[in-house]
Amino acid sequence: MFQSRAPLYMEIAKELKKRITDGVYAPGQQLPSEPELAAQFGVSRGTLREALSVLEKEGAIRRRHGIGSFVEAHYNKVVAGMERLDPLIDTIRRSGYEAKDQVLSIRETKIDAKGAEALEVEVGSVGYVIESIRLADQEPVIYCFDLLPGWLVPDPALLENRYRTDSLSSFLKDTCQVKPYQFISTVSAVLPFPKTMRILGIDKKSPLILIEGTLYDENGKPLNYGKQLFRSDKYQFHLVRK
Amino acid sequence: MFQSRAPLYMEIAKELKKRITDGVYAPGQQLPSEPELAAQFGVSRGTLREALSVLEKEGAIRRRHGIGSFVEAHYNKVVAGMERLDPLIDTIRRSGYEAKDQVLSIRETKIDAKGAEALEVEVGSVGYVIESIRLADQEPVIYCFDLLPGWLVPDPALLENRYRTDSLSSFLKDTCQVKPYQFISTVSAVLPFPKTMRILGIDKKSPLILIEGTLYDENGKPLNYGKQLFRSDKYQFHLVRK
DNA sequence: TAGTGGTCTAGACCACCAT
DNA sequence: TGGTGGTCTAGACCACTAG
Repeated sequence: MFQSRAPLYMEIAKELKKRITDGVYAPGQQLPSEPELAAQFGVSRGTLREALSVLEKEGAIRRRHGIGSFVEAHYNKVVAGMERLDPLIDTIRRSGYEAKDQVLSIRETKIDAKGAEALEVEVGSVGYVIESIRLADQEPVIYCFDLLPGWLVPDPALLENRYRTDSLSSFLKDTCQVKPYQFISTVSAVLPFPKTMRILGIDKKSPLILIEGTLYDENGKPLNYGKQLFRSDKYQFHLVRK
Repeated sequence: MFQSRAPLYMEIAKELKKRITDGVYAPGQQLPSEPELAAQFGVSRGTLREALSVLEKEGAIRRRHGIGSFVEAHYNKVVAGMERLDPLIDTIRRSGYEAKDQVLSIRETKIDAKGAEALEVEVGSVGYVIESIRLADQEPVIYCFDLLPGWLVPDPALLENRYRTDSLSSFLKDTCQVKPYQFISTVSAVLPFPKTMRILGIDKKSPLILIEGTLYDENGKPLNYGKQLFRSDKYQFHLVRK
């Protein structure tokens, strides 16, 4: 009957975040002191500090030694943090667009040298290629190329059946029983190939952001080699450098 | 006579990092348990955990509940993290190039609407523009445009005298007595203007990464509106998405 | 079940900053 | 000086994972 309770400090962080978004603590305003807040929530100062650390990490507050903790002046300015491994479709939605996935093709392939190095498998071994696009308000904004190693997919038929309805993320988690952990990638600017021009509906003078890299699980095992091309005129990345 | 000692947990983090880079703890290997390490360093488990948090935040280790802490398999793969607000010249050096700054021009200006909004000053008020490039092995790879609000610069003469030898970062800290804290920006891909083509020595078909945004101090006050154009063929950004 | 990391406490003292 | 956040302790119990 009882829900397994989240850690105390997370509950407190949640409540504090609520107060910030509700305007109880306004941008730039100083929060009550740590002992004060700890008393309010009836926890030790250590626990309260863990909650504040969560908010600080998320950029909601700024702590200043000897002075106090303050609500960040620019909290919420960033909608799609570049460093977050969120499903792309969610980042589009957060930007206020109607978002849709569309799978272009799913096919078996022999993995080439580049893919083999990234996925740490034999050249020529079996892999699966998924090409897809993401639409924002009916308009294509992202082109995705994903290469999965053969060992990861229990049954190729599942690709057709499941992938068209699920996201790659949930496909990996639910069907392949692996946990995506981090995507190590490089970022560059490129001009579109004719195929990409056609797919994204752009001309040859529209540069794209290319994010190319490998997705690893918690143990450092490669799960996916992916390329993502973003229309720079339609999809804005936000980045906070500290 | 005594050096002001760094916090204990930082010293411990430093030592543990050394062990990792020295190969005492190899990539993928499990670290000793927390109680074990705490005993080794003669500190409480809480303090030892703070040290591990530092390593985890830096991507050096990964902690796994109920199992142990492990050295990240891909630590050190990333040389120039996109989310870091380091002097650009340092990131070039870390990539193994000979790096150099070169100031193209410093001039007074009347701040236009876009700059005024970013810097939160009056349109038409006094500002200073600095144009510069960064060279990697003699070759220009980054073009920088920086706009400083007039109130920030105590004496315009200092700009000429100091800026040509210092970095923007140290100029702001030492001469302007402010502390840069975060750079909130957008990332996009663009084709070069004729002027940029000339400066960076590229043709009109070479797309560039544009990072454009505002630098804020700890209190959320705008210090600088900047544009940075990166040659995508010469300068690779690395990005870890989690 | 044994061992790991995760959470939490109650208290102490230090370092920083405004006044 | 007084109040703030930063560091540190010694101990307790919980939650997760392997064998």
